[in-house]
This record gives sequence, structure tokens and C-alpha cells, in this order.
Amino acid sequence: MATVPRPGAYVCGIDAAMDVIGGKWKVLILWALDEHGSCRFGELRRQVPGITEKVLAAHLRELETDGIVHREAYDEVPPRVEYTLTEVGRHLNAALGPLGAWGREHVLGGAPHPA
Amino acid sequence: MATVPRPGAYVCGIDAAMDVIGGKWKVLILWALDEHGSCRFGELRRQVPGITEKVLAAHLRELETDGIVHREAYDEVPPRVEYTLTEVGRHLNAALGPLGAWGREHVLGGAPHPA
DNA sequence: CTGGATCCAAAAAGATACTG
DNA sequence: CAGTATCTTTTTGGATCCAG
Repeated sequence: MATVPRPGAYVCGIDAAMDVIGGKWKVLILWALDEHGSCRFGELRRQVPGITEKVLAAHLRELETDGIVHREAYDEVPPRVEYTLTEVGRHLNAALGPLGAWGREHVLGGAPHPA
Repeated sequence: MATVPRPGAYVCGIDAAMDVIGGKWKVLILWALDEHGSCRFGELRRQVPGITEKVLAAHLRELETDGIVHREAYDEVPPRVEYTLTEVGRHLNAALGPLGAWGREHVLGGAPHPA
């Protein structure tokens, strides 16, 4: 959904951002990476229960292309790849804060635990 | 995408919010309503160029069900219906502010005009 | 372990025509 | 004017299986 040279000219910053985070699991991936700082592929798969390998890989590729996450591949055996948020990705997560607060307050009931 | 008794239990506030605004045109509708305060159906159709009647009507129904917009129908001839943001909707728009700023800064280039 | 390749199902959106 | 009814197309995501 967001693979950098976006076709459509965006009307405003919000729908540009929506295009970047508009995947079923993207914000969950961002959240997991924000919490753990660095995650391997299999780690993320566990952090985001229910996601399939294909979709996780696809979302990670898009997030990487959009400059949100950084992918570091270590040429070892067995293979190891570490995903981390970029500076831009951390800014994005920060910008997502108020939206998350709104969701907890107005969609969910009270806020059991911060997220 | 969001019709109140949401099936899935949300993991956090952000994906709850994403479910509410996760339509191709929802944030544009919110933005238009925020700017104008009150809009009729045909007015919105012009404010959100490219959207079809069907999709606009569907999104408006969902936003109404989710408590984001208020629909006021006047029994006149010709028919007139006014859509306005609810208090919750205005809060949502406010929460969207930082995300829009991020998008303008990191997806679009500089910010030509505020939005 | 980290994914790529395929095939398939579901959801969302677009086109068009029609009605109270 | 403000939508609804259909039908079609596009987009996403899911299920598997396979490979470096």
C-alpha cells in the first residue's frame, strides 16, 4: 500500500501518513519494534500473533521502503536479520501517540494499561 | 471497516482508532467537516473529489455509527441533510494533528500550506 | 531461520442506473 | 437532493509449499 513513489498526489499530510501505516498489522509491527528496539523476523512473528510470514515480510518491505524501519542482515548460518525503527519511524510512533490515546478513550473503555 | 460492535478485540488504542478511520476517504471527510463545520451530502461530494456516492454514503454511515459524525435530516422538499462532527469527532481530528504533521514533514516535502 | 512464489478468499472501492 | 441497488474490478490478506 505504500511503496514510496506513491502514485497518487496526496491531498494532505494525513492521508500520506495513512498510506504508510494503512496495513492491517503495520501499527502493531511499529509498536513491537518500539517496545523491543530491535527484533528478528521470527521474534516479530511472535510479537504480532496471527500474522502470516508472507504478510509480515510484505509489510516489513514496505516499511523499509518508506524509511520507517531499518533492515540489517547478518551473513551467518543460520541467517539472522534484525529490524529496527529508523529516526523517522520513531517520530511516526510519537505522532501516533495522541491517536492511540483517543482510541483507548473513545473506542475502548477506560485505559487498563498504557499502549 | 468500523461498524461499532467491532468483532476483533483490539490489541491497543491505535488499531482501534485505525479501524475507525481506516477507509480510503475517511480522514478527508473528517477534514472537510472540520473545516466547514457542517456539510450537506452533495457539498461533501464536492469537497472530496473522486469519491463516489456509494462510498461516501457508506463511510458516512460508518462514521455516524462510530459516533464521529452527527446526521441531521430535515424533512423538507427538496430533501436536506446536514452532517457535522460530534465532540468525539473533533477530538479525533485533534488527535490526527501530529500524524498529519509527520506526513507533511516526512512523506511530502516541506509544508506548502497547513492541513 | 528468513523469506520468496503461488493460488485463493475476502474486503473494499468504482461504475452506473434508479428511486423517494 | 440524497441516497439505494447491482455488478465489476481492484486491493489485501490468508494458506501453503518451497528454497537459500
